[in-house]
Order: sequence, then C-alpha cells, then structure tokens
Amino acid sequence: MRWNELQNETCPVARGLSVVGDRWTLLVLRDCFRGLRRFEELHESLGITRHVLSDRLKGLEAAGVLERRQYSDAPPRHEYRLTDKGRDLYPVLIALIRWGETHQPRADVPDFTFRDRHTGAVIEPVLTDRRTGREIDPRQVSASREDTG
Amino acid sequence: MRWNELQNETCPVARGLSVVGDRWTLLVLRDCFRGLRRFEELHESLGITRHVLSDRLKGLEAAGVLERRQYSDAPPRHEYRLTDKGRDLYPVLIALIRWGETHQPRADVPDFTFRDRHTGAVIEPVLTDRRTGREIDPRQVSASREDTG
DNA sequence: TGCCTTGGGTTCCCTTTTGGAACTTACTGG
DNA sequence: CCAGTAAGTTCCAAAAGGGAACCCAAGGCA
Repeated sequence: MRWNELQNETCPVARGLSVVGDRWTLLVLRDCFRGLRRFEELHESLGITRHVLSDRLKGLEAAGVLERRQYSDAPPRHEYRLTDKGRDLYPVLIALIRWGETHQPRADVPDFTFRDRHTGAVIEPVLTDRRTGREIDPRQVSASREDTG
Repeated sequence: MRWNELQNETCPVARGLSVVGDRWTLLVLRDCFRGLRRFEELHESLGITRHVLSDRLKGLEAAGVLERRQYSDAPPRHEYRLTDKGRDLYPVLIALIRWGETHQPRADVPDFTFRDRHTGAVIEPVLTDRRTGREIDPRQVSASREDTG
C-alpha cells in the first residue's frame, strides 16, 4: 500500500490521514488556528523548508481545508485561511494537545488554557456522549459499522 | 527544523506529533484499537511494508504507547498491546473518524457506530466543556498559555 | 536610474524515508 | 526430511525531506 492510495480506503481514519497525516501538515494547521495566514509567517514559525511548506499548503488547499486568497493586488500577495472543513479539525488538535500535555509533559511550560472568546470563561474540553452527557471512557466503547436495513 | 527535533518543542501538538505524526503510525494504532495485536495481523491489515511496520512498532514501544510482550516461549512469539498512554489516544482517533466521515464521505460504506461495550447503547462522541456541559464550537474558543502567578 | 528590500515561491542537490521483495530464525506438524 | 508459520531483517530502487540559492514583481529611496 502506498500513502497516496489512502484516500480511497473505506476507513474514515485512513481518508482523514490521507489529508492531514503527512509530516508537518497538522503543525501547519496548528499555526493556522493560531491565526497565522501568510507564507512567511508560517515558514518562520515552523522552521520547515520553503518547498515542503509550499507543498503542504497546496495539498491543504486542494483538499479544501485551506483557502488561498489574494489580499493585495500590486504586488500580488496571498494568504491562507481555514475553511469550515479546516475549522472542523479543531477537535483533532485539541485531543492532541491534551494527550501531549498529559503524556509528554514539560514542567517548564504551562499547559494551554482554553477560554470562551467572548465571556473569557475557562473551557475544559472533554469527549462526552451527546445522548447521556457522560464522559467517554475508551475502554467502554466499541466502534463498528452497521448496515442500515 | 528536522522531524526528530519535534520532541523538544514546547508545543504539545508538536510533541504529540513527534510520536504519532509519522506516516502510518495512527493507522497502526487504529488497528490496535480494533483489537489487532500481532505483527502478521497488522501487516495484513495495513498493507504496508514489513520494515516500516517494524519501525513504527519499535517507535511506539519506545514512546510507551504500545507494549511488546511475549505470548509464546517456543517458538518465541510477541504481540503488541496498547498501554494506558496508548489508550488515551482514543479521542484523537474518534475526532479523526468523525472528521473523515463528515468531510471525506463515502456513500458506499456506512459510518461507524459507537456503542457502550456493556449496555450496547449508542454513543455519540462530541467535544464538550466539562464545566458547563455545553458542546464546543471551535470558533468561540481561544487557546493560550497562562503563567500561574 | 540603479540598487535594496519584501513576499511568495521554485530549483538544485544531497540525505532520509518508503516501497517491494527476498532472506533469516526458531519452532511445529506430518 | 520437508512444508508452514510468526516475526522480523536485509537489500535495492524510488520518493520525500532538508538546506541553500535563485527568481519575480513591486515598492522605497538616494
């Protein structure tokens, strides 16, 4: 199996990773969520080579995760913005942040705090069951595909 | 910046990805969550080359995400099991499944259904705020590091 | 006018990682 | 003795990544 055959898999994890499972891709998106939009900003922040960054941005644009738009006519300048599809990756990043903080801790830096943008209230993201409102314990959950009918 | 320098970053996303951000790694873990434990099972299921699989398993073991244990003495045979640290990656996979199903849909396969292992009740995983119990809207959330003091 | 700077890339070249396939080791069963 | 199985390792070619230099369009300025 080659990496670029993943997009045709029936597994949604595989299809998701065919878009964001590349080295650096989720870090590019992390920076987009931080508000960075320009090539130079991203290059500076990530420290990856320009052509890998260029490649990732093209891929994310092609996948509809980022949108490339011109913000200046002369000289022509572009920026990259998250689309709705891109913004919906936030739960993946939050899950990763919480796992990283819990299991790859660094004593010398404080953890992230999530806040409501408007009220400023602290938010503690957890995975719950929408139906019961109870937190989800991985060990109690089974996932399966069920044909309807 | 090189990939293996990521583990020293202050950003928890970067540290998390230094463990699971490699090509194929999250797919190996997906299969572990599905209950696969043996090299041959994983190789068959993933279709990746044996030495990439071998490499990923070693990395995950070194990171404490999987545990390699002997299940037969003669001939010596091993299996790989998720540790607690590994099981805590479940929210990442669920987030990825839901994103994949929503944004890279395939009409020909049914979506996953999550169920309580014991009661069989359907579970609908959503990211909520533990404090208020409300669902989290990415656009309303800001993340920042706050020094205590 | 010529020269420097900035943003956003592309090109070139070399090193790592993948992909594919064959080979190895240690044992079991017939 | 031969075939088969589980779990890897080794070898080689192809693809991706890393580093640095180069390109282009426009703006500023001396």
